[in-house]
Amino acid sequence: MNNRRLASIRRELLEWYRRSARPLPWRATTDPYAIWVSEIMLQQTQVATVLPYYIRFLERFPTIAALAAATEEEVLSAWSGLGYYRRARSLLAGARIMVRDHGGTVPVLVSELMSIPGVGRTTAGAVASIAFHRQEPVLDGNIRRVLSRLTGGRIRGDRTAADEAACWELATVLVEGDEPGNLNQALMELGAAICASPMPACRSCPVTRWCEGHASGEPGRYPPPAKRPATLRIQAAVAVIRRGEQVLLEAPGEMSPLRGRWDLPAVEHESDQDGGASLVVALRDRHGLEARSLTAGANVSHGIMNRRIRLTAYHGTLARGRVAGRKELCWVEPDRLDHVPVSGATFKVLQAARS
DNA sequence: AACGCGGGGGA
DNA sequence: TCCCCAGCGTT
Repeated sequence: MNNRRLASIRRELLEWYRRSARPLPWRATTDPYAIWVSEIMLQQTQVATVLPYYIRFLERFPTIAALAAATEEEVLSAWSGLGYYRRARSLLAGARIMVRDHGGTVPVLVSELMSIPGVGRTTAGAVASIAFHRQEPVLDGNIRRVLSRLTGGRIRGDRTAADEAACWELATVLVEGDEPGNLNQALMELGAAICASPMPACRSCPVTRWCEGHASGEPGRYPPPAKRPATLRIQAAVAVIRRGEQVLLEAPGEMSPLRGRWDLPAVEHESDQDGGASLVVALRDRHGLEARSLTAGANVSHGIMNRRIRLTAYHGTLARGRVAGRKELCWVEPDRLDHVPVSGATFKVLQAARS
């Protein structure tokens, strides 16, 4: 790509970004900590979803020191509902490393940033350019698509090693100039809002004049769709065991189809098996608990990655067995769920059971 | 209910 | 390079 074209693309992107950028809280801040948190939250997750979590998270953990001093339980419950929970654990571990090794600050260099858990090349480039105004490239799914279309498929965006190298190279050249942070944000925003997949809104795009994909008449052809594993269908039974206002939660082990920090006790079963009976056996084997008169209630469907879990709730009480003093079991009031990190599946079943 | 999406990390 | 992650939003 020649220099004149590159300069034009940079200029138009920056102008478009200034004109149309949404007033988002992480754009109004210069705090590298807040920018780091926002970039981790924005991994795999859209802006509208992140917004309330970001505000709440920074109120609860306003500084690196405050986050580093928190417990995993506190951080996970602040993350509850956002998904991909490894990110929350990485954030906590990262804050502690920053306190220990970086004087309680966010490191400036990409190489240092990449040694922080949960920060790869993409997030490191975003933090370095946005928080520290360094000329560092970013390559995420949005930018990959934009570059593939800009080059009319010369960059294929197919994620092969050679093509990824070409992507990074173009992203590196594009970010040259006085506003690397804004340029990277403009590229990401363009990919999310305009140069969308599969049908780009070329009429609203600031760089159609320099876009070979647009010139070809079929910008939607790039990049090729990623191949995904087939969806697995799983049938499971979940126990809603009550004691007064409280319900029983377990820390799910290998045998549970759910993988939250805390979840309703659950068991996967074949579709021709009785879910309630499977549940009784599982409660006995796992915890030595005897459930009484389980009756089937609401059905809930929950997707995790390529798995589709159909959950049937079974309501009952406990006939025998101790919960007090057991690390893997607890009683919780459903109204207090904002202090307990549970999976989306458990949250949905309890919502359904309420009505 | 099916489909589209996609960063980091470990094997 | 492949596979996994306490998934999510849109269609």
